[in-house]
Amino acid sequence: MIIDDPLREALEREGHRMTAPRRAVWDVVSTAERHLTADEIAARVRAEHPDVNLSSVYRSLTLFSELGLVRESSLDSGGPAHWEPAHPDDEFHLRCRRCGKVDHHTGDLVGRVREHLEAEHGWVTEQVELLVTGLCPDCA
Amino acid sequence: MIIDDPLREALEREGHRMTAPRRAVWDVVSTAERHLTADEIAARVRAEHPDVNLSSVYRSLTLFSELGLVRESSLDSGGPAHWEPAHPDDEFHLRCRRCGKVDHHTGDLVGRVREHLEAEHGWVTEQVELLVTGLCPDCA
DNA sequence: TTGCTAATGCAACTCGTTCGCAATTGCGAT
DNA sequence: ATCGCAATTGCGAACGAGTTGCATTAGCAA
Repeated sequence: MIIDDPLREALEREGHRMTAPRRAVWDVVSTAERHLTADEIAARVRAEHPDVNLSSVYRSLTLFSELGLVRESSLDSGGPAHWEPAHPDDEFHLRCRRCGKVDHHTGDLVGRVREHLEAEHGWVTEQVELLVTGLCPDCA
Repeated sequence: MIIDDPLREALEREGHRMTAPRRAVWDVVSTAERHLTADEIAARVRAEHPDVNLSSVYRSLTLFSELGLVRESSLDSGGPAHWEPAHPDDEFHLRCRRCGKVDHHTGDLVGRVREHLEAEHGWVTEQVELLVTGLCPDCA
C-alpha cells in the first residue's frame, strides 16, 4: 500500500490526469542519484516505456515544476537544463569545476538573506538560488 | 587623455587586438544602465557602427568574460543570456518577480559562505552566484 | 610600408526546447 | 461496466539562441 504519493496528490489537487508518462518521469526524477537533463530522463523512462516521447518528458517536467514537485536548474548556461526534485530553498548547490560533481549543502545562510532583505530593504524574498563553484575536497 | 582603459589593458595583456567592434561592445556593456542581451548590445552597437555583426558581439562577449571584464548571467533559464560588467562576487542579484527589475546588493553573506565551506567542508570556493527572486519595495 | 595572423562578416548549421495537430486515453458521468 | 469528451500524447516541424567554417579585412610588429 502506497502511503505517500506526492505526484498523485499534486495532480488531483489541480485537476490533472495521472498518466503512464507522468508516472514514469516522476519515478525517474524522484529517485535519481543526481540532476538529470531532459534527454537523460527520457532515456531512463524509455527503459520501461519505450514509446514515451521527449516532448512529453518536457511537458511533464514543466507541469511538475508548476506543481512545485521539481525544480529546473540551469547550472551551466548554454548547455541543457538539469532537473531535480524540489527541495527547500535553504539548500544550495556546490559544483566542482574539475570533476563536475554537484553536491547539495544546507545552511542557515539562505534564511539570513531572507531576514536581512525583508527587515532592512523592504524586499519580499520568495526564492533564493545559491550556486557555489569551486573545487571539491577530492579535487582540491 | 584616457587615464584608465581596462579594455585596452586586458587585451594587450593577453595579446589580443583592439578593434572597433570590441571597443563598441565594451562601451555599450560598461555604460549600460541594466543587464543587456547579446541582441540588445548588438542593436546599441549598430547605432554607431552599423556593420558590426551579431557573431562578433558574441565573440567579443565570450572573450571579455575570459578576460574577466564581463560576466554572463542566465537569470531566466530558457531565455537569452544577459551580460553585465564584471563585479566582485560579494555582490548579488535581486530580481523582482512582478516588474522584472534587477537590483544589485552587497553583503558579507558571500564571504561567509566562502569561509564556512573552506573551514568546515574542505571546498575551495572560486565563484559564488546568488540570485534572490521576490518582490521589490515598489511592488510588494 | 609590408606581411602575417587575428578578427570580422556572412550564412549555414547545431541543439535544446516548444508547438500544432491528429490520434489516444484517463476518468467522471451515466 | 461503458460512454463521451476533454486532457494528454506522439510525431514532426518550427523556433531561437548561440556557434562555426570560410573567404575577406584589418591590426600591429618589424
